[in-house]
Order: sequence, then structure tokens, then C-alpha cells
Amino acid sequence: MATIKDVARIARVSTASVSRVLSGQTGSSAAMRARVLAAAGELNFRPNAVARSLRTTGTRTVGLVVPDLLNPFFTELARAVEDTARGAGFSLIVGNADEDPTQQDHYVRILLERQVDGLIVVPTVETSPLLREAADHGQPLVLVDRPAQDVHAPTVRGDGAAAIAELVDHLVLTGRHHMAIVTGPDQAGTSRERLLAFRAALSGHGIDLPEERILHGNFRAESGYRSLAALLASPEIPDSILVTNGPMAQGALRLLSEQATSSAVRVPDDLALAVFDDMPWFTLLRPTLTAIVQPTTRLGERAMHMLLDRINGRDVIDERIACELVLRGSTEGRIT
Amino acid sequence: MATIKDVARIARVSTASVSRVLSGQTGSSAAMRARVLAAAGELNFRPNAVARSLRTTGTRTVGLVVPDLLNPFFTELARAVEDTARGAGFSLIVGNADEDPTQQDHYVRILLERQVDGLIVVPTVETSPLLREAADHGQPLVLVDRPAQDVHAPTVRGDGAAAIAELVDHLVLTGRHHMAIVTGPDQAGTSRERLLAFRAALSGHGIDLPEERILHGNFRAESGYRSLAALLASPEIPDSILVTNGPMAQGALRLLSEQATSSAVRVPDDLALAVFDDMPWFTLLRPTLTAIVQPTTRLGERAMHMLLDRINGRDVIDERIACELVLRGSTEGRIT
DNA sequence: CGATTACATGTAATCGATTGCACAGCCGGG
DNA sequence: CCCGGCTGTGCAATCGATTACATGTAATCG
Repeated sequence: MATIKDVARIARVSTASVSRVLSGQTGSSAAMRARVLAAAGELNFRPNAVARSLRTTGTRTVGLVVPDLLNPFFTELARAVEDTARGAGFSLIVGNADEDPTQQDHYVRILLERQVDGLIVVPTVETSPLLREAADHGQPLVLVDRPAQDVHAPTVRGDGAAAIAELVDHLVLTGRHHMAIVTGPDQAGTSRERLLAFRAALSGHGIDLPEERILHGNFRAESGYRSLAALLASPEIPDSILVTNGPMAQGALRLLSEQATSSAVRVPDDLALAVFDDMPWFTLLRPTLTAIVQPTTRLGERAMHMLLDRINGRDVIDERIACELVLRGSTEGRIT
Repeated sequence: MATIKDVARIARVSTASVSRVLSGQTGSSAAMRARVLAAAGELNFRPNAVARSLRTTGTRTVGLVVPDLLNPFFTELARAVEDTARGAGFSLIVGNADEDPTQQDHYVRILLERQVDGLIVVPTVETSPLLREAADHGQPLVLVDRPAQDVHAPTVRGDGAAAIAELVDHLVLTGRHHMAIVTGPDQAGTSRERLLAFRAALSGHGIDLPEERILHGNFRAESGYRSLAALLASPEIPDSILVTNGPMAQGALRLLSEQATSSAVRVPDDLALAVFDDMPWFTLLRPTLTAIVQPTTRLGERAMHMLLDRINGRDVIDERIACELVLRGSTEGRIT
């Protein structure tokens, strides 16, 4: 690969001049410009971004670490972050933590070594010494979706409490009383938050949420399947369920679809089903699926903008963006 | 951020020794190790990968450029590539071309400037001077899923011809005669290939595929919606349709679901539906969706392994991995 | 015991670009 | 006619790590 020296030699000028011309600085004669440009074109010169970064201490790269790239929610988030980043002249390195804190740290470490200008993380667990330390060392860092204790970094996330309350209102109004929730692991901030909001909304109606109606999955499809199976096998089957993310809902739906042949619970007649997170195919199911839709693209855009602000030394505060309840077929019907 | 010099100073040794200890080379006294390690720990030293890369001309990074990250097929592919890359000690930079050749080139250029050790590309169109030139300059490059003319690079892709033939056999056997296909743009290699395979299989049964039964979308959901709408509005509605990727199928399904309320074509009775690419939720629909499933994960793994071989200077040949037809509800029923 | 080897450690060049500083040439004003 | 300022260009330091080579020290052998 041709280097700046080669260009300088061919153009019979110094490397300094080549650099100046190519970086578009003012103050080079027209003759100079022409010769450099010609030489660069002839050699098909492509500046070495690694060398440049070393000198300028700036990579124009940001890192994004998400818990599960196969979850469409995070894909969409990544896409929004990437679009925004590109618009600002940054590229994006994506790391997939696979819901594993160790792997998350692995990526954070690698990205820091790669000297990314900033970092956006959706933490798998609420605590991470590595993140904490990075933030304290002034590394521009933005957290998305899930908060993390002790990490001094601005956070942007969806605010689901109102939507959850609205959902509960609707369930109660249509005669449901025995609610259950399939949520994520206890260490995940979002899990606890959604659980608390759910419980709070219920107790607002004087309804209790007993322990056996709280199922802890791991955010994966398989655990949604198992959790729903457990609920349906319990002595007293609930009449409505909130599943707190998309993949787990998919697992739960698989169970229902397998059961459909035998004697089965019917949705929504026997069981109302609502999901936190919307997916494009929810409207293709029968019944269609009630969902709480997060402002995913907005989250990604805001996260990136906040990060850019941090990179530019500006102060940034936490943000919450409201989620929206979309009632569909799976929570229809009135129980009396 | 602490540098190797700081560590050397604290440990009272030379930077060379620090480097040797930290890179795990043999030939350092235990005392030396201990002091270096202590100093590095104390300073929380993290080597600057940019500087290292400049010196060693190797970034242990590979780039992946896909046409559409929101398409689960590519997400799964990316995931497989990433897993394999990580296993080999590489990280991955993903670029999303958005089915736009310009943006594809943008990413290829950036990745080359970043000195990635290798590049995996799913080309949006069949021809790209930039890719061609990169390959000719010896840049390790592997193409996935879609071939590209003139680009001298090994390619790995699914082989759908057999599965398509099998599908056509099944359709004919169950009494279908009026086939249609919703495929991608003509410039995309996969589009033409799948179209040709479909037509060939049909003509094997003496069935013609007239122009008006060939719809060209752009691989996006919206175009699937429009294409199916056009087909259903035609004077003679086909009795079976193959949609050649997932998002377009989603669009088509949306149309069907919207029509379901009014007088509508029924699947599979009036219309058999098959999709090239499987998605986890296809089995949750009623009817379930017949699909040709690509060995996506295998494709990603193979692509990365081939790239690693190229990086290590080994020669690599094209590969094709068979797709599998999975018959489900949407192509059931016998027409007489 | 002196010479030779083996090994541990340090010195300094290097990767490719950017950039502060020096210098040469040219201009105009006093 | 000389000097100060301005402009265009080059020289060389620099970023932070790696590594070939040099050097010093200790172990080994005849």
C-alpha cells in the first residue's frame, strides 16, 4: 500500500505538503495542489487511519456494546446509533455481549484499547467495575436502556411505567384479576424496574402479585417458553400475563402454538397476553399482540447525540422517553 | 491514559522490557515480571492498540459489510461471523450498506483505511470497482451470499436451486399451475439466480413463467407489499407465489392480513405461499409458512474461516452450502 | 582461571501520518 | 535600498508501541 512518502516522492514535494493538501488546509499553491493530487491519484493513495489516529489521538470511531444482537430491539437500536454516527462522520464498532457480563467487559476492554472516541453500552448487569472506572477516567460513555449503579454516565431509556399502568388499567377494566409477569434476571435494571411498575400499578387496584406469579427468565426465547409452561402448569392459572421482552414473548408464543392442537388455553379468552417491546410481526399473528412499544430509534439517536456532546466536552443529563401502549387482539374481550 | 513509558518509569526498567513482559514473551526474570506487572496494575495500564497496529501492521480486526442489518438473515450472519472472529482473536466492525452501493463503497473505503486485516462483504450489486481493486491489491476479501463479477475473491453462498426445484415439485404435485415470484432487483446476483432456478424448475414441468408473474422488489418489506398487491390485482391471480427474502415476505403477509377482513384470498386454499429464508416466527403464524432455510450460521462461520485462511496466505475456493426446504401450512392442500 | 556462551536488559530505529517551527522568497512602505 | 511582514514549503519531532541489535552479567567449560 502506498504511503504518504511515496506520494511525496512522486510529486517531488515534502510529506508535510502532501498532508496539507490532502487534508484540505489552506495555503498551498495551485501548482502544488495539482502535483500532489496527481501523484495521489496515480498511486491510488489511501491514508493510513491507524497512523493518523496515533498522531491525532482521535479515531472518529465509537463503540456500541449490546446484550443480544439477535434481539430486534437491539438491532434497531444499533441501526439508529450507526446512522447517527455516520451522519456525524464517525464509524461504529458493535460488540455483542450475549447477555454475559464477562463478554461485555471483554468488548469494553477491546474498544478502549482501540481508542474509540466514545462508548455506548447497554449493560447486561447493573454493576461493572470496568465501566465505572472508564467513566471515572473521563472516557465519554453513555448508557442505554438499562441503568447501572455507580457508573457515573448519562443514561437514556424508555419510560415504561406509564404504559404499564395503562395496560394494567385496561386489564382490570376488562375483568382480569390474576396477573403474572415473565421478567428478566434480577440483576438487570430494566427487569426490576418493569416488575416494580407492574406491581405498583396492580396494587393501585388493590391487586396482589404473589411470588409464584413472578417468573424470572434470562431474556431469551427459551426462558419465555419455560416460564409460561410453569405458569400454565400451576394450580391456579393466571388470566393475564406481561412478558417483558420480545424474545421471551416469542418463546411463550411457541408454547401456546404447540399447545393449540391439544386442549389449550385460548388467547385472549382464557389468557390476556401483553409484551414489552413491539415487533413488526406481532400484527401478523392471530390474535394480534398487544405491545408496549419503545421509541427504539429515538433512543439510539439520542444516545449517539449525547455521546457526541460528551466527546465535545459538554455536560449531558439523563433522559427518559415515554413508551406507548398499543392495544391489540391478545388483550381483548371482557371477563365477567 | 498511562503509556508504556509511564509503566517503564514506575517499574524502573526500559519500555522494551515492559513490552516483553506484557506480551508474554519468554526470557524475563521473575523479579522483572513482578515489577512490571505491579507497575502496570498500579497505573491501570492498557496498551494502545492503535500504536501497536501501526508498528506491527496488523489490527486483528476484520470488517463486515451487509446490505441490511435489519434483515434477520444478515443479523444472524453477522452474529456467526462475529462469534467465529472472536474465537480467532479478531474483532469485527460491521457496516450497514442499506442496499445502497454508494454506502457500501463508503464502508469498504473506511474499513480499508482502518487497515482491517480482512473484509467480508455481501455485495449490494454485482459489480464494484472498489472491491475489484481491493481484491487485486491482495486485500484478503471474502464474498458472501451474492456473487460479484470481476471481483477476484472467494465466495460462499447457499445453494437454493435444489430446494427451489423441490418446492416446485411439491406445488405441481398438489395441483398448482399458475406460479409467480416476487424477487429482488435484477442487479443482485441472488435475485437472478433464484429466478432462474425457479423458472428452470417450472419448465421442467412444462410450466411457463410469463413476465407479468415476475415481480421485482427491492428486498424491503414495502416492496413485498406492493408486489403482492399488484399480483392480486391482476386479471388472473396466480395460485402460488415464491417470495425470495424475508422482509418482502413480511410485507406480503401484511397485505394478506389487512385483506383478511374483506373478501380475500385464502392461504393456502387459494394461494400457496413460500419464502426464501426462514424466520423464527414463521411457525407462529396460521397457516405456518413454508420456507427455504439457508444455513445462515454455517455461511457466516465458513466465510470467516475462509477469510482467516486468506489472511494467512492460504488459497481458498468458492463454497456452496445446500439450503433446505421446510414444508409447512402455507403450501398445504391439494387443488384439483 | 580465562574464555565462551547464554541470557537478561537496555538503546534506538521504526511504523505513517500530522504539525510546530524555521527558513526562503517576495512584497510593499519608509 | 533596507527591513518587517506575509506566504509557501520543508525539516524534524511526535504519537505509543514493537523489535533488531548492542551490551552487560553470570554461568559453564576446558
